[in-house]
Amino acid sequence: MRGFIQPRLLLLLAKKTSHGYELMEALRAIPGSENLSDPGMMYRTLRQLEEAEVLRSAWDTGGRGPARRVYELTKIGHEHLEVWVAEIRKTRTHLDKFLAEYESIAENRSVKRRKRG
Amino acid sequence: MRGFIQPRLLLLLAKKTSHGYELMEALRAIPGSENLSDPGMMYRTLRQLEEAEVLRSAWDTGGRGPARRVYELTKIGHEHLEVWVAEIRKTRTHLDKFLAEYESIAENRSVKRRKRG
DNA sequence: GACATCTATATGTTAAAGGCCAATAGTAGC
DNA sequence: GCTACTATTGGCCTTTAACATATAGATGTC
Repeated sequence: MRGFIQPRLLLLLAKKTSHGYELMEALRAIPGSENLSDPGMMYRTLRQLEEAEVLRSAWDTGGRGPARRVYELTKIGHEHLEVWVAEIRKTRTHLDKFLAEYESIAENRSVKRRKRG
Repeated sequence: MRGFIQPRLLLLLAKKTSHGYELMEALRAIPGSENLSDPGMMYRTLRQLEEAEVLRSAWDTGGRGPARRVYELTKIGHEHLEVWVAEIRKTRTHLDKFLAEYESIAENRSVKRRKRG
C-alpha cells in the first residue's frame, strides 16, 4: 500500500473535519494503513494538500491540550477524492487480473507436479 | 499502480523465461502496466533482482539482432512471487474496504442533497 | 559501403516519496 | 518542578520513479 496516504486523508476528512493528531490515530486504527501514520509524512502531506487548495485549515485553541490545526475538505478536495476513487477502482481491476493470471499459472504448475509425481 | 513492476516481471518470467526487451513489450501490452515499461527502470530492476538471486541470467547470442540477456526465475524467485501475491491480495481487500467506505459516505451526501433540494 | 531502422542493453541525472528520528511546545496531574 | 500526554514541525537519508542519453549488433536497401 504505497502512495495511499492522500486518498485516506481525503476520505477521513470527507467524513468529518479533523486535525493531524486525530487523523494519525484514525490511520493507525485502519488495518493496512498503520504505516501511513508517521507524523512526519502526515503533516507534510496535509500542508502540501493545503498548498494545492485541496484542504483548508484553521487553528482551534478551544479544546484541551495544545492548539490544533483543523483541516476541512474544499470543493477541489471533494473532486480530488472522486478522481482518487476512479483511480483506485482501476487499480483494483488490475490487481484482480494479476491475481487471476497468477492463479491460472499456479494451477498449471501444480497439475504438472501431479503428473510428474 | 506504483511499485508494481517487480511482481509483474516475476509473473511474466514465471510463465516463460525472457529477456529485457521482450519483457518491456509485454508490459506495454498489459493495460495499466504501460507506464512500468520504461527501459531504464526495467533493466535496473532486472539487475537488482538478479543481485538478490531472485533471477538468474545468461547471454543468448543465438537469435537475430544483438545478444540478449535471458532471465529465468530461481526458486527464491518463485517464493518471492508468492509473497507478492499474498501482499496483493491484502492490498485488494484494503482497496475494497476503502471503496465501500467511500460509497457509504457518497450515498449519505446525495441523500442530504435530495433532502435539501 | 553508407545509411536508416530495428533490436537490445545500460547509464546518468534529477525530483518526489517514504522512513526514521529529534525538536518544540502547550496542558494537566501529581 | 517533573512527568506524561497532546500536537505540530523539521531534518536527513534512502528508495523509487521519470526522463533523457549512450552504445552497439543485425538487417535491409539504395
